[in-house]
Amino acid sequence: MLPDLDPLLHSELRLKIVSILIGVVSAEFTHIMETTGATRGNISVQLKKLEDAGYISIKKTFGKSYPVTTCKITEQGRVAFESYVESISKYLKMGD
Amino acid sequence: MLPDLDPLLHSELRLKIVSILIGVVSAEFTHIMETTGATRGNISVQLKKLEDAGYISIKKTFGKSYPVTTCKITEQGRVAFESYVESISKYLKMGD
DNA sequence: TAAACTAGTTTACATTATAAACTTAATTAT
DNA sequence: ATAATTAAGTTTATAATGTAAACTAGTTTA
Repeated sequence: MLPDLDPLLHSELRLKIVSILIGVVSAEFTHIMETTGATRGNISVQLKKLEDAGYISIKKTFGKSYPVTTCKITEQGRVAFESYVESISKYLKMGD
Repeated sequence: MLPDLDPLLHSELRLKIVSILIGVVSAEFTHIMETTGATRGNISVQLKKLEDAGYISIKKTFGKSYPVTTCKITEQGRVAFESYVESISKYLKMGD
């Protein structure tokens, strides 16, 4: 009846991350950290999971003095997010 | 920026349960089990958590031959659900 | 009365999320 | 020049959560 929810997206922090990335071209690790309020460790782990799933791409460069990790949502990630939105909408009694 | 999500509702199975209960006067344990596809044990645990939180009320009666557990959403549960919907909508880029 | 069924709970295990501790490198102070 | 501090991330250990297997209690049927 109610569709299953993609467990990768149905996680508060990962959903926050993807929700941020959906609206921008790309975002840096630090920006994600600041806007989510999560710890570095937690962000790091969740970014890797999203990357492993192919939902985001991560590019590591070296800025002025420190490493800079830049994240971008992939097409696959965008599709997965849209599908998640559609699924959970049914739980929320929207779009029926 | 993005609001935190009520961890009690942000759980696939519990959200399924509440989503079912939101739309009906009451529902029996067995009905919840059938429509969610979850195991009895899992349902039992999650119902108790929702009850402990005051989100649902549980009434145990004895039907023809077997015990019957009837669940109902409470006013508190309804409010919490509505608040959850509002919060997660922001993640989903709805209602902005 | 013993086997099989119904409804539900408890408990033990598996998965997941989180944060503390660690690594590496650059900057600042002494 | 080197010791302390700060920045950006990663690893790993712990805490929390979800799930299902095993168990309890009562009922029907053979």
